[in-house]
Amino acid sequence: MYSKFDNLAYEKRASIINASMQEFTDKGYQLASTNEIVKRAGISKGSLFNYFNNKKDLYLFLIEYAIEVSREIMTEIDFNQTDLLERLKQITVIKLRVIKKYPEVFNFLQGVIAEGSEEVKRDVERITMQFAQESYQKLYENLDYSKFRDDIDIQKAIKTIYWTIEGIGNESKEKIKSNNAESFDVDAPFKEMDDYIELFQKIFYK
Amino acid sequence: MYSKFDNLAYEKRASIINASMQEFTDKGYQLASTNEIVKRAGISKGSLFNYFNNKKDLYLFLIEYAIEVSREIMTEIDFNQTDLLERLKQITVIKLRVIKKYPEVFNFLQGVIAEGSEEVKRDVERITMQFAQESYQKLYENLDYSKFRDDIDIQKAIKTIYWTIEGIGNESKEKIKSNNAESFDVDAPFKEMDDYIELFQKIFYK
Amino acid sequence: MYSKFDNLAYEKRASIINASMQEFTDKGYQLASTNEIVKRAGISKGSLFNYFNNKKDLYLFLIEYAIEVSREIMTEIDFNQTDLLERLKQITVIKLRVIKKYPEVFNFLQGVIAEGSEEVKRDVERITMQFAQESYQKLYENLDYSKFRDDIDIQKAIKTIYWTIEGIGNESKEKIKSNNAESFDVDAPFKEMDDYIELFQKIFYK
Amino acid sequence: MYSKFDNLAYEKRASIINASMQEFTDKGYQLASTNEIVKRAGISKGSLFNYFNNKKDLYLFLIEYAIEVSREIMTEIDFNQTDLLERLKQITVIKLRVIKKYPEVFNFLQGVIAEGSEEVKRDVERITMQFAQESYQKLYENLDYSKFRDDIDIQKAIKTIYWTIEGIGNESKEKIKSNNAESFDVDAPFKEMDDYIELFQKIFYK
DNA sequence: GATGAATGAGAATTCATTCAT
DNA sequence: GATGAATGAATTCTCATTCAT
Repeated sequence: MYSKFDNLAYEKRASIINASMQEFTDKGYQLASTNEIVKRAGISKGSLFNYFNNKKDLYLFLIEYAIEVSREIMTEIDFNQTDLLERLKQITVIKLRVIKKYPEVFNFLQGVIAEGSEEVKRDVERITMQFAQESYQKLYENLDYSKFRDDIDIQKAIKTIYWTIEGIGNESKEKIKSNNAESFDVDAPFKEMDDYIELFQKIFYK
Repeated sequence: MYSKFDNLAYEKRASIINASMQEFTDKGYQLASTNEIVKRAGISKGSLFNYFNNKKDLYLFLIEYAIEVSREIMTEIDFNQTDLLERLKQITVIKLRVIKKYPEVFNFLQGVIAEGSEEVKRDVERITMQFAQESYQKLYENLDYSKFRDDIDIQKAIKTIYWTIEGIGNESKEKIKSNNAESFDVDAPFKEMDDYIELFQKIFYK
Repeated sequence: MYSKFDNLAYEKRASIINASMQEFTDKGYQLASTNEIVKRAGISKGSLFNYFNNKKDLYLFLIEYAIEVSREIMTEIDFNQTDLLERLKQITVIKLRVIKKYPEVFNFLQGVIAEGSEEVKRDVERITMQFAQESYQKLYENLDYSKFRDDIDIQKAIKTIYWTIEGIGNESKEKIKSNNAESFDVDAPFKEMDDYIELFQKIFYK
Repeated sequence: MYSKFDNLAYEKRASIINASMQEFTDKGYQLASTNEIVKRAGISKGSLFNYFNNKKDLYLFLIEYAIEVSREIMTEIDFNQTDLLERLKQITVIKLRVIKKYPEVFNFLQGVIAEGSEEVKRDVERITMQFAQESYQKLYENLDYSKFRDDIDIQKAIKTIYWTIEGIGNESKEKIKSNNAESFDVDAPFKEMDDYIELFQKIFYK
């Protein structure tokens, strides 16, 4: 698929990936300029279009690359942990570790999800859908639901938990954006997560 | 601010607002074409730039206009209802009524929130932030929290409720998008809301 | 169709038509540069694409324009002249008069016929076909074939005449190209035509 | 001239010639892609530009090669046949035999004649002109014109014959193009040629 | 006030040719 | 000798904004 690009030296590849992700993250698909990308990556215009047939191909490649990186999270989950809340706690820790390691990848992916451009929408959906389903499935695999109260709808409880975790994540991002990012305590979300998980144990479990 | 535009005849103003909102909703800020807008609105290019200095001004005006319409929701809330969950139920009903009355305004606002264009991001935030805070404040004004269990953090409970309601809303939108919009039962989210509120009463209230 | 262009001042229109025809004649469809055209015509890049949606549209417009000019020839034929050879003589005179008046149009049309670019081939055929058929029909309308010898195939005789006239035309053009065009005696082809027509009378007529 | 290329193994040379001719025939000079040529020929980009300095050189080489092949026709003409019409008949037969043997060469040559690209026009003319003159000369060498009627201009008669034969050829090509090429009767033009030659005997000979 | 033709910088993409390996 | 990645000028086309009428 992207064989010409894959054969490049590691450093060059990294430079192009970084430059492209940065530009797409900053401006979104449509506004991102291939001119700017080649300038940032320090390569010629012709080269970029040698590696990738066109702007869209480059964008889709980056998504696939970002998903590959994200898969790291999945591989580290301990599936012997059958308690949903404990597993979520665990995942959050892993996730944050990976985000710290590859922050630009996650900023990029966040931008991809928000991307509204008709030109790439369908392909983005096609590519991300599979990963989303696969992740979702793994997330709830081999869980023991017997701890939940008998008088509640467990599916609704799980969704409530899921949306709350999402909410914490988004709130953290907002805080990072509005304050200057440097002064942000990276461990604060974990402390908060713990508090919420304690709450959930109290209200959802027997 | 927009005095030239405000002095226009009502019909012309409406035509321009409709045409612009439609175009911005359809294509997003960057891709929206002023050519298309003037064509849809039946005015000349020069006129548009007489009323609004530039594309960005027009966009920001529309946001302010949409917020003005949205304020209607606030005015109808019954602040004598001090039960949080009952109030949320009530608000959801009002909200849906307004959405049905001005669907294009809400489609536009939804697009605004998703808008990623660096060129307008800051200004959009500035304008929407105020309304968001103001709404948030009113939402939780004059509430009686004594019904909540004493052994939980009420702030966290409220946030959980808030994020869950958001989650239901987003899920509905996703369903509308993936299925064909016509076959969607507009009252289904309300039924679901009721179920969740019942759940919340069971787990958060004494 | 080309309403924006049609509304332009005569001089501007002429300037654009000339510049475009020259460029297309010089380089052919593919190699003709819209950059060069706007430079020659003294207009901005944007303007050209305001008048014509794209390069192809401009090219097709020029063909239609050239055909319109060529139609002048048809209107002047005297259809009371029922002798084929006399009529051909007459047409050649008219044709040369028009060519002298609009030489660039005929150079352009000649290039169009030779044009091989896949991108426009079909459309060029569609547009020129109709005119070609229409011209051919008129050419042989209301003729008296009784003068032809009875022992020959009249259709083959006519084709021979037709191809010979074409041959004279092409030979003249070649001569103009190889010699410097100025020293070319514009009336020479007519003298030659007369000689050939005399020959044809001798060999094909009773 | 093309010594580097001439020293290559026969098979490689043939492969490059075939690939190049095909590409030039398909797309014309300008649009023909050296990338496509090296891909079709199974050689590297660098090699192509080692053998030929540039695209133009390659094109001109192919023309010279094609002319070399075409010369075969000349060698087979029977110059004892002094009757012009009989000789023309004979040449047509030889020509068709060679075309059937090397169809790609003739397709290529046909494309060369139609080629309008300014960049190669002059050189193409220079190269083909010589062969054209040489062929023309041979064609009319050692002929007996005594069979022609005394009351006509023999030169004009010959030109008429020449242009008519050209016309038949072009008409056949048109027919092949418009109908599907497969259903075309390859011997039909010969039948027609015979009819025309019979006509010419009747009208031009004593 | 209203008009809409004109602008031109900037977009994505192509491709013959070079040259270090 | 052979390779194929790298180059960058040139291509067509877009569109918010201006300004003379």
